[in-house]
Amino acid sequence: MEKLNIRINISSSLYSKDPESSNLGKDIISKSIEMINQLGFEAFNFKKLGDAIGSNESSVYRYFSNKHTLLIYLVNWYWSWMDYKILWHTNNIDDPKIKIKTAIELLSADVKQDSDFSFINEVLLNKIIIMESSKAYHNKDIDIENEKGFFKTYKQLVHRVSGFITDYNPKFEFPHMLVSTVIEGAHNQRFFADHLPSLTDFKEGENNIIKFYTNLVFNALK
Amino acid sequence: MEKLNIRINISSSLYSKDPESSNLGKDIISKSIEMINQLGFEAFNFKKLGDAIGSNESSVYRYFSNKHTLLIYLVNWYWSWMDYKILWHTNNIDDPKIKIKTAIELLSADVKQDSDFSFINEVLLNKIIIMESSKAYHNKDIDIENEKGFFKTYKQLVHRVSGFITDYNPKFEFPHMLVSTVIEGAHNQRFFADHLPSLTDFKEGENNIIKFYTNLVFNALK
DNA sequence: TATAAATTAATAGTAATACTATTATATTTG
DNA sequence: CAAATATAATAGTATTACTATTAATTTATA
Repeated sequence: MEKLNIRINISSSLYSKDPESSNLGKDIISKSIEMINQLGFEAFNFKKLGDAIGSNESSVYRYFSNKHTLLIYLVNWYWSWMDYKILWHTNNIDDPKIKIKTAIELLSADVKQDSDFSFINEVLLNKIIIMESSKAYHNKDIDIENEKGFFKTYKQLVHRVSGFITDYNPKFEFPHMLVSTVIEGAHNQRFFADHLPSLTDFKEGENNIIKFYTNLVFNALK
Repeated sequence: MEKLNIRINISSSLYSKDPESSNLGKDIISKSIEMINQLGFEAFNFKKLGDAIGSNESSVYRYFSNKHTLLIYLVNWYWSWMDYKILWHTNNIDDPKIKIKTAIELLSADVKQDSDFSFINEVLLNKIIIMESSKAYHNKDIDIENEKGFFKTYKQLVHRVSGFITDYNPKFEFPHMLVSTVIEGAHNQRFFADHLPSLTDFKEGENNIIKFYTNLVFNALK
């Protein structure tokens, strides 16, 4: 994409103080992406983050009330960004087949750095989504947090792509299942490829994951 | 299934002292299944478990070195049990199409109590698998734990069903991806149906999840 | 049945974590 | 320049995830 003067809008319910409103806030976001990647979400905490950005624990707490809400923020940023990418690449295209193909590719490809959004490293953020995002919703508070809109951008993305599916084949009964299966599945396959390779058929250099999910979707929609 | 004199074999690397070797050990397993369900994995701990079984923390630690390894034990029990169920229901059947259909049904159906294994509540254990099992492998130690055989039974099950797929269509390139997509996907859909229903097309009373994955698989294999 | 061996219970203690509260010091803004 | 706001520094607390020690109980065996 070319350089654009835009930014991903994040609902104010997802932070205590907007991290985009100060340099400290931006440091919190970009350093936390690095550290969650390096340490894993469990070993990551606000004390270590404060130290790493030359600030301290209590300052971080003024932006996010705990590390779980910071993860929710990152996850929402990611899905908003992905939704925007899908929109951008399918805009003005009429053929729903091409739209679906494009969406699957964007959702299951290896993520490359996107220069549009300077203080976020999308490559590392994608790794966090693959490794840690299930922790954002696999917890006892999911229903309360869902009501607060914590999963809104993810649902929005699934609806967007489900719409492409319905445009292509209005009779298909399970568009949401198909889309959420592809999104979660593609992430799982990348995770398995790295850590439990016998659960996948991934081969380095080949775009097997994209190929598999593209075939899966179009065979299902026949 | 009829009453059988069998038990699920669990590798001794998955515990410090075999919980099946004593009443305390069996209490630990059955009560932990209840409590993880009730409290969620994060709020569950060995102090609460000890209290609940009329014993104490340090006794539990003699069976499992921490709550993570207890979860690994439960997950392995579940997948061994599921593998056994699939074998049982496909044994002596030659038609690979029926074998695949049976496996998908067992993997994506709502779990019912199985009287064969008395001190384990499979219904609750299935809920734990859906809600908590991703935490068993989404952590920084996965590669070390994989080497120790922590995910062996899951891989064995995926291989078993992949074998059915290859029997049915030897030319299909991605049997493991297909099987792991179905297993993880079916669990996700049940989770979404309960908590994020707009991500699925599940309707109470209809077997949509089974229907969706059965169609998905056979369309992919055509 | 006595004794040893093993298991379990009870108690106490520790380092780390996930915060909260308070006050001091910068920085920004009107 | 003063007031408002943001940040840093320090200290403190409740909980967690363990470990260590000793006492009590159960089980195995000579």
